[in-house]
Amino acid sequence: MTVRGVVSEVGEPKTVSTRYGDRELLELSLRPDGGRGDPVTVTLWPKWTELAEWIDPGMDLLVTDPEEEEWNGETRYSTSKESFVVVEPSYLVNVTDVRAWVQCPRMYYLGNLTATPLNYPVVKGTLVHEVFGDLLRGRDLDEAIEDHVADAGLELGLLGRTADEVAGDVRENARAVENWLSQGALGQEDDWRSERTLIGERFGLKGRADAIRRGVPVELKTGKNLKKEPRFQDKVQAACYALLLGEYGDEGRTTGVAADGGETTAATEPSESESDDGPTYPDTGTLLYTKNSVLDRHEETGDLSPAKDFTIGRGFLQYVVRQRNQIAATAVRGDVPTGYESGAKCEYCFEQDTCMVVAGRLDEESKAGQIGTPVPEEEREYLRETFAAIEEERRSVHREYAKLWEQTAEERADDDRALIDLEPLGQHQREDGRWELRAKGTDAVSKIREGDVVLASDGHPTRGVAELARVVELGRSSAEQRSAETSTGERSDPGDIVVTTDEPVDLRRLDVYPSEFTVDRMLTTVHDAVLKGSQDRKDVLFGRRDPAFDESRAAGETFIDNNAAQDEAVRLAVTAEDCTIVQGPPGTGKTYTLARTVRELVDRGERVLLSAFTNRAVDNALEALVDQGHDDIVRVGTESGVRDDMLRFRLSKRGDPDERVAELNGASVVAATTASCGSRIVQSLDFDTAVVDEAGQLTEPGTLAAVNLADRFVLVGDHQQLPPVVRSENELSQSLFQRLIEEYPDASVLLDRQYRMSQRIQWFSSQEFYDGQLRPAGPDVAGRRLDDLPGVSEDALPPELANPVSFVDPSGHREGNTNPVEADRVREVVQSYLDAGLAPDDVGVIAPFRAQVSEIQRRAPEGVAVDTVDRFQGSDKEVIVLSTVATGDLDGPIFEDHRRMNVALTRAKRGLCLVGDERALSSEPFYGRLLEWAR
DNA sequence: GCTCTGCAAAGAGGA
Repeated sequence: MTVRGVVSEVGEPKTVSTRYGDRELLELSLRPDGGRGDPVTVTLWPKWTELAEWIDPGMDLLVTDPEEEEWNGETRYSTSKESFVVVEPSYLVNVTDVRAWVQCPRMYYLGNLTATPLNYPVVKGTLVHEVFGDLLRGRDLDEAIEDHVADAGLELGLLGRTADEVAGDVRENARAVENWLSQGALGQEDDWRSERTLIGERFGLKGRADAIRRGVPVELKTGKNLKKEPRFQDKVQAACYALLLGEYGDEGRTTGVAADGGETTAATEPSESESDDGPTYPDTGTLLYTKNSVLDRHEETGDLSPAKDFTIGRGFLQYVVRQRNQIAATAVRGDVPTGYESGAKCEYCFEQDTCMVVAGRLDEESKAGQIGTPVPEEEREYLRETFAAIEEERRSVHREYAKLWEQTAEERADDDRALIDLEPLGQHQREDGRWELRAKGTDAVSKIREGDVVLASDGHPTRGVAELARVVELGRSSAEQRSAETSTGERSDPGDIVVTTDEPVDLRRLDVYPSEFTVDRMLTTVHDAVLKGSQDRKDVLFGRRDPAFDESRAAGETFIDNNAAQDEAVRLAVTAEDCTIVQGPPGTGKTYTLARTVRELVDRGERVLLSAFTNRAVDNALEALVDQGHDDIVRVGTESGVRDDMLRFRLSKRGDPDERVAELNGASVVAATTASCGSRIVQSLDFDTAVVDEAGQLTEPGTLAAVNLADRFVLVGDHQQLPPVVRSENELSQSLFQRLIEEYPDASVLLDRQYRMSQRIQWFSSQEFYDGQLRPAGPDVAGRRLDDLPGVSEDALPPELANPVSFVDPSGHREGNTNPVEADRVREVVQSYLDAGLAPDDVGVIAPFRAQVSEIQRRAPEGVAVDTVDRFQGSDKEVIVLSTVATGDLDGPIFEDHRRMNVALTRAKRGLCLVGDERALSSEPFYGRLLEWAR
């Protein structure tokens, strides 16, 4: 039994006499049903009364196991001995953040603000954890060590370590664990499982437990601890996992893996721990200190085991929840911790210097004190606003987590966030100890792609047996399948779905796993830009000085013949002291110009970082660079992210440390997505110039991730095309590209000659988005016709498609985000083009909604590309058919941003057909003008 | 009410 509601009133703590003596209490009013219900009174008893200083009206509060009493006909609640009070349960606090917070709240704050730099103890710690997991999965120790050390080759090289030295270090730590494991296995039957991802709805916690042994959380620490007790913060961490395991209610349901890697069975008995008394929590936790070797006996006990068990009582769990509450309340309020919240002693703290410097630069109150002078107020203001926007974005990610338990499987499948009702085809353990799970492929659409990290479960991602998994194969998409059917004439099955996990699961469902990765990186990037950025750079970013140019560096030189704007773009980039902004509308040779710029900079001896938001954009830019004869390139990225033909440049992180470092440092061009620019490896590099493509699609923090690493930068993009993708509506939705192009027109250039669209097609876009400045590069482009294509006859087209730009109204009806009648008509239109001689590959269909895309895909002839606007950006077709779906009116946010329409219309070279409802399109001036132009 | 790409995450330590 729980009470949950929005806090409407917080009373003053007061002391009352009870039969147990004087006790403090705090009265609150909660409005159930998300604030819509009638207020109920809840009395908090010690120690929950401390919440008085943490909570505000408007916050969401949950009280478990309350006592209920009637009071003048009104039901009142109060906390019982068993109760937990949870502030903002939907705010998912990381377990490691709770660990940091109990050491010192500012340590938690600084940890989120500053990225962990590359250092040996951390890399070694990670290696020992990986080897530990392998041991539990039955892998040979030496083999595991060799494998993981090799995997860390690049990082170890950057740290100046040799593989042998590190392997020795890791072996020393891992042996202690191995010995201890073998002792346990001799005595009794052990029930182990390795790393487990836990997401808790009730306590608003998430984290990854190193291991679970007979239901007890086990944490591995690669340090030494000769005291009798585990370190306090380590106990807190283990207790968090105990809370989560209790909530999952499956202490007895760990999958049994024998330590020798033998026969494995997934125990599936239903859990019985969720009894009338509510969940039960593990009452013990285990800490493994791997540096406690046989020689180091405990000072107090003489014990020589690396393992320390400790008791987890109800009171300790409640303490841990209170700490979690403080974090959630601080985050929701947007407060900056001072360090006074706890009794931490600054003089012993490793972070003391950082803490004081940050406090000094940002003029924050800090228990440790401040060093240095504050940065200008406008910069602090910028940080405050950006932090708030990023935290808002974080809340949106948390809402995605909440959907894991709020939505039914069917709802999630409809939302494209899950593949459900999969048919398991088996599981087998790979040589490295991890598991490969297989299920029958499905036609269902989802956001899940190969290479993604997902939750694999036997039915429910948080209530059933679930594992964090990586998608290896997703079977064939329905389109590919259909083409296989037509060519062989018989029905073929979609390929299997294959994922890898740490432990086996009956693979019945896959869920999108929301990640705070991007928001975490944004936070550290913005912080770096303000606190570590040079004065020169910040003067430009904060509008205190115009960007400077040294024209003598390119005097009398021509870089690109017969295109003055492109030539000017290269000239600006080459002569820039600070930055250059290049706006490249559709088809204007933006990528060519970018590659020419990179080549010129490299020829002048510069080291260049080439970046963009998407892997596709990075690889496109690289392709253009290779086409111009430059291939001294290193591509940083995941194997599944990098396009096949660019894999030859991909930097492997595995191998000999010195060789890997030499490869990274040797190349004049390093290419990576902006997300990868935030990685420890790329962060350890520096560049003369950063060139960022598709910069109009990047948030300011995203752009800064690349820009921070170089002395100068060039942003290439178009703010009249798609804006950044963010979940929340705030400062993050405007790109740095747009801000700078508006602020510094003299540092900018517009590529105004386009090589793609016929005059007729480009007209609307040019008028609406580029003040009429966008023009065809020459008469050949302007006069492009379908007739010019071999085998194509315009005369063969039906009259309504006879013009290069046409409009067709199929009189359909919007049903949700689809319009089946319109989809039928789109198919007919496409068929007409094919009948007129166009190759399927030359025709593209664009729709605003993914639902309509799949509706059309089902009908479209083989080989015709059908996709959303967003996914069509950057490519083109001879003919584009655009399905607008809406009927009656243009209700919906997707129609509000006209830039999306700009992208859709400008994919076409010679033919464009608008398929939609006349009435809907006439309902809004912009679309009205579009309609007039099209018919 | 939409569009959607990136990312393993958690990893050490002292008086």
